[in-house]
Amino acid sequence: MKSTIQFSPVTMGRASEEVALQIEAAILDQKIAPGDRLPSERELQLHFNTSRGVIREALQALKQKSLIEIKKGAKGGAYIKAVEVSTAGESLALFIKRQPLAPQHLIEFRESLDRTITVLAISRANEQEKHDLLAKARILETMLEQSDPDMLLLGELDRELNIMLAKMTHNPIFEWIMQALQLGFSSNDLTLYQGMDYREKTAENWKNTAEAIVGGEPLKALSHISYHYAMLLRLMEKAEHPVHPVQDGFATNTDD
Amino acid sequence: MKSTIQFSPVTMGRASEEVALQIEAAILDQKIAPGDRLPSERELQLHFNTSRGVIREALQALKQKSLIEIKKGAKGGAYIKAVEVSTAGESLALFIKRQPLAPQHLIEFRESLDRTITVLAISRANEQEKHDLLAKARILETMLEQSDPDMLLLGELDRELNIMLAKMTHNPIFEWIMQALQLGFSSNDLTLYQGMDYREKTAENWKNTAEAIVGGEPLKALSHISYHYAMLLRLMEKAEHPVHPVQDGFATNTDD
DNA sequence: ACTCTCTTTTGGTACTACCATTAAAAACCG
DNA sequence: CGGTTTTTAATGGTAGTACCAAAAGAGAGT
Repeated sequence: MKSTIQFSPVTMGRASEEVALQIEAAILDQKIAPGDRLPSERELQLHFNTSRGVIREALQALKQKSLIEIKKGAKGGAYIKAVEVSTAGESLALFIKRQPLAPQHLIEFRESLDRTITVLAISRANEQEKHDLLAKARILETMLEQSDPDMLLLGELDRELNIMLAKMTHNPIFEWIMQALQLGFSSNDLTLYQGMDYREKTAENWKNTAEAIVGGEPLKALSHISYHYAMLLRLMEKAEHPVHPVQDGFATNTDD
Repeated sequence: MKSTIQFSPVTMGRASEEVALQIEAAILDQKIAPGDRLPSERELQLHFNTSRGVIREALQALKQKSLIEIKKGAKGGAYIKAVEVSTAGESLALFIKRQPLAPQHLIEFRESLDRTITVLAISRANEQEKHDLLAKARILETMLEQSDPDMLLLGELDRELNIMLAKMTHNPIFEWIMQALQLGFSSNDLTLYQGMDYREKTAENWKNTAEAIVGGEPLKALSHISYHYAMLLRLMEKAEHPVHPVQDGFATNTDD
């Protein structure tokens, strides 16, 4: 007859959750600093008086929350991670991915966000940041002049520009939202970049916007943003209702 | 080190992650609908030709992402969860706990969000929604006239007003962001509501804003919002640099 | 029909053994 | 002595088995 007695310190309900909670609390209370290493699984197993599987599941949970990072091999183990904005962003991105979204809603939101961010960036960013933004915008433009641009690279550059701009607000919340959006909607944008028309105008717009920001001209910057999203909306509508989209005197070459 | 964009080379050697990714993909592609049940761990074990521990760790990861929910017992197992905003909110809350945000950042963001939402709400909301908003704002005001208001209820009402306003944009993204913020920052707000001063002015402001929205007066509404957040900023600064430790002489029953 | 018990399914825990990777120590050799 | 290679030990990752605990349904008994 085995001893079926549970004399453990962590016997309630799901042991793995209990372990995870205790470690998480230690991290949140800064009893363990980022960069520190947790004891090995086998040590924790003894410490919590439980099985290794339980420890592993607990660590797995903490890893999912981006609280720790797990390395293998000697000197491996669970290392406390530093906080990053992208962590919170990923979860929002996952949420967004599961929702079927009308493109108009996305565009509307992004435009409003861009406008707010731009105004803040103009008044907050330092010269270095502004310079970097303009430089990157020009790189984007240059890349588009090539006959066979790398789509993925373009998309990435666009993302980086957006995030760079968000950073310039010096407010991490905007950065967080922007990162989440970029993560969640990246696939959406890639299809857009297929259109030569969109690519060229986007690049030009980025350059114009960046220049307006560097020059400290918010109204000008906002005007470029409005133009950009107006164009985007038109393209969306054209894609959904491929009917003769001559709205104004806007010359669009529609040889897709 | 020049890099074309590398999507993660799918970290080989981690079977549990591979399993988790496959299931996650199936969920995201809606090959499995919310409410459906995944095969039991023992079945999955056979299907993926791996050990049960691997399966369990994969499921644990999906559970952390709030993609599935695990029940035990007969007819137990992993059930696909419906998507909910609170997921993103929780993750934001965790993010905030680890990296405390400056209140100014939060206030700044909320003000910009409120302004955008308000303008949209005025032009989009129908009469019914506007009426409901005003009604709820008045309830908030009424509650504050009582001598001993229920703090938790007040906070809840404030949250509902915010979300109701966000809904009125008829753009789900604003609603999600607002919900996530409400969840993530709820603890933050509660302390604010402790101040009598804040409570009264907030309630009055809500009423004014709601009336301006009903009346279709965006500028007036924005003005009230500006006033509200300006006041909030002042209170914050006062709280951080307490000139007088006096509590505004408001009576609190501290013995509950 | 109703209640109670039993059985089956299924997640949760424990334990063991072995593999793969990694960093550090030891051995090697010029 | 100095650099290189090999060995070793620490540690996460996987496999497999056994058993426990909860939950739902089937079946027995009234």
